Amino acid sequence: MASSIDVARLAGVSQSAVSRVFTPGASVSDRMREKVLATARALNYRPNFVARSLTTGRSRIIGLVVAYLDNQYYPVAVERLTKALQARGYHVMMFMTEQTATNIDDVVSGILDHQVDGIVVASVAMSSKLADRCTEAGVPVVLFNRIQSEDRFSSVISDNFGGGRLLARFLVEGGHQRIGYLAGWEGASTQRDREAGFRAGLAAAGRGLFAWECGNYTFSVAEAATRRMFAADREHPDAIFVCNDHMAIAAMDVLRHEQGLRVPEDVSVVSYDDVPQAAWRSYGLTSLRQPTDSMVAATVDALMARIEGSETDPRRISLPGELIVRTSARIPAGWDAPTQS
Amino acid sequence: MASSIDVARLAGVSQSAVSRVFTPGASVSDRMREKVLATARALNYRPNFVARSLTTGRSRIIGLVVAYLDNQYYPVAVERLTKALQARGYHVMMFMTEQTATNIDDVVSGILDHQVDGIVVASVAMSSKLADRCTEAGVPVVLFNRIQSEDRFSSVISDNFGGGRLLARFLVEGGHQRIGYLAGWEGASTQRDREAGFRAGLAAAGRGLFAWECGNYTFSVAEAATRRMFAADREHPDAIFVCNDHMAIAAMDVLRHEQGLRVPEDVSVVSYDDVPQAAWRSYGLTSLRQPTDSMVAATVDALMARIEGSETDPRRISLPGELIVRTSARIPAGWDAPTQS
DNA sequence: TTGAAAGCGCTAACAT
DNA sequence: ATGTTAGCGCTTTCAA
Repeated sequence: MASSIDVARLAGVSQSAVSRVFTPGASVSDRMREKVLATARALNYRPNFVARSLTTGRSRIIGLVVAYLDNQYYPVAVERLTKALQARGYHVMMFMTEQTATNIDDVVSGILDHQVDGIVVASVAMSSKLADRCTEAGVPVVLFNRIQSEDRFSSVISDNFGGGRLLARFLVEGGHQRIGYLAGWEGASTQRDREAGFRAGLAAAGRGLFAWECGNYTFSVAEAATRRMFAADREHPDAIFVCNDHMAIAAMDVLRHEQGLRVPEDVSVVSYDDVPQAAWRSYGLTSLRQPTDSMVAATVDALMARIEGSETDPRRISLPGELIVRTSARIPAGWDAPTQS
Repeated sequence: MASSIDVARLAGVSQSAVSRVFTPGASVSDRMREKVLATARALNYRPNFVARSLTTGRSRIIGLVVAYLDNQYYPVAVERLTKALQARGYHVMMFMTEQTATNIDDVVSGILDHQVDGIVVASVAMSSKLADRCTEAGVPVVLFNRIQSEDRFSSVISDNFGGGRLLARFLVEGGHQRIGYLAGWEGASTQRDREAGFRAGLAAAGRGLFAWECGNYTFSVAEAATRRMFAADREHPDAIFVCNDHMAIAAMDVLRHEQGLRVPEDVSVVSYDDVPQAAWRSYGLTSLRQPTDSMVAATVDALMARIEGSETDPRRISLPGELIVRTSARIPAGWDAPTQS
C-alpha cells in the first residue's frame, strides 16, 4: 500500500501537503491539489484510517449494541441505521450481547477499545459502571428504543405510553368486555410504558385488565403465556394487547391452531411495532407502527450533534407512532380516532 | 485516558514492559506482570487498539457486507457470525449495499480503508476490480452463501444443487403431476444451483417443469409471479418449489387469500432456508434447512486460517442441508428418503 | 500556501 | 527478562 510519503516523493511535494489535500477544509492551492490527486491516483493511494484515527482521536466508527435479531424489528432498525450512518461517512461496528446478561460490560469495553466516536444501544440496558466509562471516555451514547432512569444519555423512543393508550381505546370502542394484556420482558422500558399507557387508556374508560400474563418478548414464552391466559377451564379474554408483534404472532398461532379460536371473531389481537410480518395476510395484525425512519434520523442527529457539533446535553426524544388497522381486531364502528399516538 | 507511558512511569518500569504484559505470549516475569497489572488497574488503563493496529497492521476487525436484512435468513446469519467472531476476539464492521448495485466498490473501499483483517461477503457479488484490490491488499475474503466463477475467494455454501434435487424427489414421490418453480434473483448462485438441482431431480424421474416464474428474491415480485403462475385462465401447478422461504410465504398468502387455493390440499409448497418463520404454524413450510451453524463455523475457520495461520489457498466449502418436513406439502407415502441433501 | 518537525500510543527488533 | 530505540502513517502546530 502506498503511503502519503510515497505520493509526496513522487509528486515532489511535502508529505504534509499530501495530507492537506485529503483533509477537507485545509488550505491548498488548486495546482497542488491536482498534482497530488493525480499522483495519488497513479499510486492507488488512499489515506490510512487507522493512522488518521490515531492522530485525530476520531475513528468514524459507531458501536451498535444489539441483543437479538430474531425479533424482526431490530434487523430493520439495524439496516436503516447502518445505511444512515454510512451516508454520513461513519461505519457501524456490531456487538451482540444477551439482553439480561452481565457481559454487556465486557462487550462495551471492547467497543471503547476501538475508540468509537459514539455508541448506539438497542434493546439492552447499560450498567452504571459502564455509563461512567463512556462518560469518562467522552463517548456519546444514545439509547435506541429504550430509556433508562439515569438521564445522562440521549434516548430515542416511540411514544410507548401514548401508543398503549390508543390501543386501549381502540379495543374499548370496539366493544370488548374482557381485555387482556400479554407483557414483554419486565426489565424493558418499552414493556413498562406500553403497559402503563394501556392501563391508563382502560382506566379512562372506567375499565380494568381482565387478564395479564408475561411473554418476556420471547416466542416460546409468549406461546406458553397465551395458553395460560386462554386455559379451557375459565372464561377467556375477548381481546388482548400483545406488547410486540413478535409475541403477537406466537399468540395468534396458539389461539387459532391450539385453542380453536378465531381471530378476530372470538378474540381481537392488537400489538406494537408493525414489523413486516404484521402485514402478512395470514396474520394481518392491527399494530402500532414504530416510526423507525424518524427514530433512526433522530438517533443519527443526536450522535452527530455530540460528535461533530458542540452539543453536550443529552436529548430525550419521543416520537409518535401510527395505528395501522388491519384484520386481527374488530374495528370500532365509525372509528375515526386520531391514529397518531 | 491513561497510556502505557503513564503506567510505566508510575510502576517504575519501561514502557515496553507494559506493552509486553498486554501482549499474549510475550516474555515477562510474574513479578513484573503483577506490578504492571496492578498499576494499570489503578489507572484504569487499557491498550489503545488503534495504536496497536497501526504498528501491527492487524485491526481485529472483519468487514461484513450484506445486501438486505428483510429476508430473515441474513439477520440470523449475521447474529451468529458476529457472536462467533466476537468469541475469537474479532469484531464485525457492517456494510450495507444494494444487491445489484454498483456501489459495492465504494462500500468495499470503505472497508479496506479501515484496514480490516478479513471480509465476509453475504448475498452480494463482487466485481473483479474489487477482487483485485482485496487480493492486492492481502485481505482474505470469504463468500457466504454465494459462489462466484472466479475461484480466488473462499466460499461457504449449503449444497444448493443437492437440496434442489431432493426437493424434486419429494414432490415427485408425493405424486404431483404439474410441478412449478418460482425462481430467485437470477444473478445469484443460490438461485441457479437450486434450480439446476431441482431440474436434475425432475429429469431423473423423467419429468420436467410445468411452470416457471421469477420472484427475484423479493416479497412483492414473488406475489406477482405467483399470480401469473396461477392465473385463472389456465391449469395451474399442483406443486411448486419456491427458491427461498421469504418468497414462499408471499406465494402461500397469494394462493390462499387471493386464489382461494388450499395448501397443501390443492397445491403443495416447498422451499429453501428454513428461516424461523417457516415454522410458524400458519405456514408450516416444508423447507430445506440451511446448516447455518456449520456455515458460520466454516466461515470463521476459513478466515482464521488465512489471518492467523499460513494458509493461502481459497477453500470451497459446501455443506449438506436437511429437509424439514412440515405441513405445506403432501408427504409421499412411506417417505423415508435420506433427508440430507 | 507550503514545508519541517513533533508527536498520537503502541509493537518489535535490538541490546543488555 | 528488561530497557532502548526506531518506526507504523498520519495530522497539526510552527515557521517561512
